[in-house]
Amino acid sequence: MRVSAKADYAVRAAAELAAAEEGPIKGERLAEAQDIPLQFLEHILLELKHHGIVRARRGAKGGYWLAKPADEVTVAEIVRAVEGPIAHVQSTPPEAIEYRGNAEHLQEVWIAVRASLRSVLEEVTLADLVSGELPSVVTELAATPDAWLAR
Amino acid sequence: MRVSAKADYAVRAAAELAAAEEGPIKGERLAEAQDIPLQFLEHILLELKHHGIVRARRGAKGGYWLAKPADEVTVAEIVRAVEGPIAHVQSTPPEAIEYRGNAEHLQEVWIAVRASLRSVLEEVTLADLVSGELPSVVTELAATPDAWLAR
DNA sequence: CGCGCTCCTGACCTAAAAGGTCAGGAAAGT
DNA sequence: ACTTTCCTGACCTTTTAGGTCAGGAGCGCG
Repeated sequence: MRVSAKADYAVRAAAELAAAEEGPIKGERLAEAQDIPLQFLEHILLELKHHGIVRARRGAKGGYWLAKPADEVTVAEIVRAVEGPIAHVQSTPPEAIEYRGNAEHLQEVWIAVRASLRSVLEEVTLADLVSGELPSVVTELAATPDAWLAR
Repeated sequence: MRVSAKADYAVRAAAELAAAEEGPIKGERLAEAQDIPLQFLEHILLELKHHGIVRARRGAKGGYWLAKPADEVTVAEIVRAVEGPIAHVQSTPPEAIEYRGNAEHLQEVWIAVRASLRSVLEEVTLADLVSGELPSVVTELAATPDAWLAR
């Protein structure tokens, strides 16, 4: 139940792309802006490209840009592109697991876990992220007093 | 963003303990009931014991039982016991990360992610799991049509 | 054309985690 | 004493995390 560095990096780089108005942005600039190891970042950007989230051009004046408008790219897409499916259990989707005995209803719990993750990640777009005007589901969750406390 | 086998096993074993009315339950019975490798399970149970979730006695008539009533043990506790803190980013808690530039608001998103996970995992108790009467937050999430679909 | 720039790709690396197994020791009961 | 069951640490294999390195391929410009 953790967020990998890769996913974090990917979203941050994508946010920089979303904020950029002028043409393609070099990997190097993204790496500097977000303090991400350049060569690692380029692998990540490549994955994003393969998933149709980002486009790129080489050569002088080359760089990366979003394949879609920033308000049509969700954080969920980016996380899936680099981490794979969200909230799998033992590497299989929760709806495909058969629970026995007294754990039968655990399936519904994992389904709910996934649904709740989706309800956040699929609502937040890069445009939201850059503008700081986050969807109400996020602001409401982040506004609860305990949300910022460790456990 | 995935649930480990260990966490899944831990919750399932705990559910069996929660359902048991009679005295201590042997590790072997738990392993059989939930189809979990015995020796692996005993390591897990030991961790649960160290976290004060389970108690145990050795010898004939020995076994494991819950340290607290089943309606006071949440799934969140069990997951934390075996997986560590929920929804850490790059192995650090989201409230401790400083985001720069256009990714500044990503922190609130990860905080919301954690809060939403907690809102499910901390509400579900072992008693709920065994009885099948899950909290409304779970049933409502699991009732949304897309919740059972892969993505 | 040639040359530099930047992305693209695969191979490689180290450390840690996931998911277990094995062997033996220590307590509890009978 | 002896069996039963938990307890513990060491060990194992495979995968993942988090990178680095070397070189190739396409793009733009003089």
